[in-house]
Amino acid sequence: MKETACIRVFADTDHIQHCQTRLAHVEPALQSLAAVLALAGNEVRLKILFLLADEQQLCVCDIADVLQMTVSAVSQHLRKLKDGGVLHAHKVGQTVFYALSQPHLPILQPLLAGLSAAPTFQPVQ
Amino acid sequence: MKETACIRVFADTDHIQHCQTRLAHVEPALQSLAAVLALAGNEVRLKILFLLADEQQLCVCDIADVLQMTVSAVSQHLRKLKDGGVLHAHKVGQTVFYALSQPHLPILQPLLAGLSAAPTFQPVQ
DNA sequence: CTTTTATTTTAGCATTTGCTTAATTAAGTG
DNA sequence: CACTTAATTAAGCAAATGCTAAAATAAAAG
Repeated sequence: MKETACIRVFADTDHIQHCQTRLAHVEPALQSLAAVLALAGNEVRLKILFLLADEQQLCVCDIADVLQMTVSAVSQHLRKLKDGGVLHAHKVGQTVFYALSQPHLPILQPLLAGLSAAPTFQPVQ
Repeated sequence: MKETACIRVFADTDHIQHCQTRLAHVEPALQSLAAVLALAGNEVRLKILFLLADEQQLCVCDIADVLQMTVSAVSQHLRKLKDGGVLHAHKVGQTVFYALSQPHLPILQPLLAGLSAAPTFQPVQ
């Protein structure tokens, strides 16, 4: 359903197929990773993750105060993070505390740690 | 400009402010990281990054063939990745080869390497 | 039981995203 | 030069995103 193929002499079909099988092998893991990165690839959510890495747990209200955002807006971000398995919540009275969840910690921890490491300078490019 | 503050006895202003200064310190690095993760947090783009980690360099045409996508669609993804400093391009004749770029490699390399590591099973909760 | 507090959920809306299709730019080739 | 070929760009559009404002839950407290 695609006639995109170049007529180039190099770039044989073997090479293409090798790449495709290689991709197929990691497909599920890659999908999962993409989902986590998509969640973390939002400034507000990354801030939330960073804060939780620091503070162990925070309630919605606290996070809203820190980020100077609506409780509603924060709550919606927290929901996404929870649905993505990045956070988990536990309720104490009427207060809901959120904390980083195990599953994707091996991926997120290093990224968050890297932030505290080099706070002042950032050699981008 | 926000009256969200809870009346809770705990969760003092000091704590909130501590979090805010903590965030302020990493703000630039966090912004930069969020941008990279947003780029990588797309399945198609993550596949491209994974392929390039494997193959050193690929032309637009090859990638389009491997991913079974339009050259145009792929080109637009490549543009984003290049603009984000994740990839760089070099032209040979009329062919443009893309390759992973240095700046954000320390962030991406481990993520991509992790994919090849555990190909078959993925213990996501 | 009514009221307050913490949070979630819903609806609406402006932006952004990612694709398709078509046109455009470059670099060869005959 | 006209004619492919590789890639980019532009326009259009459906779907996803992230917010606001308002309504709905839920747990205390009076």
